[in-house]
Amino acid sequence: MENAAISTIFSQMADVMEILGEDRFRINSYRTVARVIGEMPADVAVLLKSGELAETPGIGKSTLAKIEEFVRTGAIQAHQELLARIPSSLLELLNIPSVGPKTVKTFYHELHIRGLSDLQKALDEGVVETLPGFGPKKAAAIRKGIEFVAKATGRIRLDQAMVAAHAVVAYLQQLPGVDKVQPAGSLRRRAETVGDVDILVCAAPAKALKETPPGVAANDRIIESFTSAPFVERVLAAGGTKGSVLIRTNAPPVQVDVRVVPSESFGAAAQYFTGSKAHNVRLREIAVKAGLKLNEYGLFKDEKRITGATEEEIYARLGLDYVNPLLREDRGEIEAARKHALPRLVALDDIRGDFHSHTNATDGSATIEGMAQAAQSLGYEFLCITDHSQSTVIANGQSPERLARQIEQIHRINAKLKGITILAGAEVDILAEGRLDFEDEILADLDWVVASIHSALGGPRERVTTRTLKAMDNPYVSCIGHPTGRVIGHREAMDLDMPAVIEHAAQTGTALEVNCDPSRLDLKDIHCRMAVEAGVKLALGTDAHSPAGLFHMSFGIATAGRGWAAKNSVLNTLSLTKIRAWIRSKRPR
DNA sequence: GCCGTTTTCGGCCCGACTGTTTTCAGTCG
Repeated sequence: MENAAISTIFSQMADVMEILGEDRFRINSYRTVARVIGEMPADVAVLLKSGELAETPGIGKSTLAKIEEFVRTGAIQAHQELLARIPSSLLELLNIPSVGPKTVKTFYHELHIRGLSDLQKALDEGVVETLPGFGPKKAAAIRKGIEFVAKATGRIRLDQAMVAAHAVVAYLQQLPGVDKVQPAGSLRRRAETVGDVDILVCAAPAKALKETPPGVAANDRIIESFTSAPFVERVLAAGGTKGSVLIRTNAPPVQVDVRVVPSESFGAAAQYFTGSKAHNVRLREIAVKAGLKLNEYGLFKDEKRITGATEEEIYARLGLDYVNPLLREDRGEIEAARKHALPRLVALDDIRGDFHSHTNATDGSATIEGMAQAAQSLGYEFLCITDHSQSTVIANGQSPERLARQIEQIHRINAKLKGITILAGAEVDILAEGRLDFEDEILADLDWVVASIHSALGGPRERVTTRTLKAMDNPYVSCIGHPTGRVIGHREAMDLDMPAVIEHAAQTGTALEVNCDPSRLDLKDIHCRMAVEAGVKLALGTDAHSPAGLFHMSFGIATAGRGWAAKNSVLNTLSLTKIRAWIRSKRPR
C-alpha cells in the first residue's frame, strides 16, 4: 500500500514550503492532496491506472504527474529537491505546540538551528528569547511544548476521549449560567482517534446586562470555572469565550477545549466546531459564492445574521440537506446533500442483535445465560455466541468435542429463553494457506461462523489476502471477523488487498465484520464505505468478552455510519428469520 | 497547485488567544 507513503510525501512538501514561506494557496493544495490520498480505500497505483485518480477532486495535472513518477520510480524529484533546501531534521520542530513554520524559519536563519537538540541548546543558553519578536514567555512556552511532545502519544482512542469528555460535560452542566453542553470536534464525528476534545457551552441569556454583548459576563465565569476545575492539570489558554486545558487522566494527558457561545449562535458554533476542517472550508466557500459569510456566530448577509441557532437552518440556507456529523469529512457528502442523495444512516435503534461474543468457555468472563440476559436487556432479539476454535490456544479455544457440547447447551438454554434467541456460532481460525480450524461437518452444525485470522498477520500481501479469500470460499463461513487485524495504536493492519477482499465477499455472499471494539473498529470507515458500495453486507459484532462489552455496539454503528451504511447494508437490522435465510443462501442445499 | 451556473486567469475560509508589541504577527483549530 503506497497511499500512506505518497500522502506523507505531499504533507512533507507542504511543511517544507511553509518553512520556506512559499505561496500559501499552493501549500494548501498539497495538504489537500495529502489528505485525499491518505483517505483513499484502494491503492493509488490502481486508481491511477483506471483513470479514477484523475477524476478525484483536489488532484490536478501536476499532482497526477508526481504520483505517476512515484509509482514508476519510487520517489518524487520535486520532493527530493525541497528536502535538499533545508535540513530534514528541521521538520520535527513543527510538532512542538506554539512552534509554527515562521518560528522554525527564524530559528534556522537567525540561530542556525537544525533540529530538536540544537533548539534545546539555544533555549538552555537563553538566546531564543533575545530574537526579535520573541521574549521570555514565548521561550517558556516552547520549553513546555518540547516536554509535551516527549510525553504525548499523539491521538487517543475514541472511547478514551469519550470518558474524558463525559467527565468534563458533567462538570460543565452543573455550573450556573450554563444552558446547554455539546461535545463537538472529531469526537462528535466519532472518528476512530481524537486529537483533543472540543466541548461547546451555550450560556444562559444574561438578563440584567443590556449594555454588554449577550452572555459575555457569564462567559468569563464559565471559562474561569472550567480552567480551575479539579481535573485540570495545566491551563493552556483562557480568554473570554475560550478555554483550553490539559486534564488529568490515567493515560496520556488529554487536551480539552471549551467554547462558550450565546444561544442565537449555538447551531453555527456546533457546526463550526464539529468540523471537519475540510468540510467547513467547503461550506464557507458555498456561503461566499452566495454572497454570505459563515463563521461560528452564524450565517451573515453583510452585517446581518440570517441564521445561526440550529445547524439544520444553516445547511438549509446554503441549499443543502442536513449532514449527519458522521459524514462531515468532505468525502462527497456536500455534493450528495445538494442533490438530496445522502443515505439515511443505520442507527442503534435498528440493531436487533450482535454477531460476535465470547463466554467463559474460552476467554470470556460470563456464562451463556449471563451474556443472553445482558443482550436481552439491550432489547436484542438474538445473540451469537462465537467462542474461539482449538488453534487459539492462548484463548482456551474449543475442540470439536467441546464445541459440540456447547451447541447442545445452547439448544437447551434456547428452549427456556423467552424473547431472545442464542445463535450457536464459532470464531474459527483461518490457518496458514486459508484452511479453517474446523472441518465442514462441524461448521455445518453451527448457526453462524465468523472466520478470523489470528496468526502471521505480518505476512506479505498476497499471502494474507489469499488466506482471506479462501476462507470466504467455504460455504459455512458467513462472515470474516476483524478483517485487517489491526489494533489501534498497537498493531498495524494486515497488508490486505481490500478491493479484492470486498469483490470476493460480494461474489461469495460473505459478510464482512465491523468489529465494534473501540480498539479495533475493523473494518474501518473508508473500507465500510467501499463494502457498502459493492453491495457487501456488514455484520456488526462487539467481540464482547463480558456483558459490558456488548455496549460497544454504538462504536460499530458510528463506524458503519461513517462508511455511509444505511440500514439495508447491515445484517443486524434484519429479523432472525431473514438472517437465517441469508445464511442458508450460501450453504449447500 | 486547483478550479470554473460570474472565471482557462485570478481568485482561493474565518476568528480567538498569546506574546511582544504600541498595532500586529504567529499559532491554532
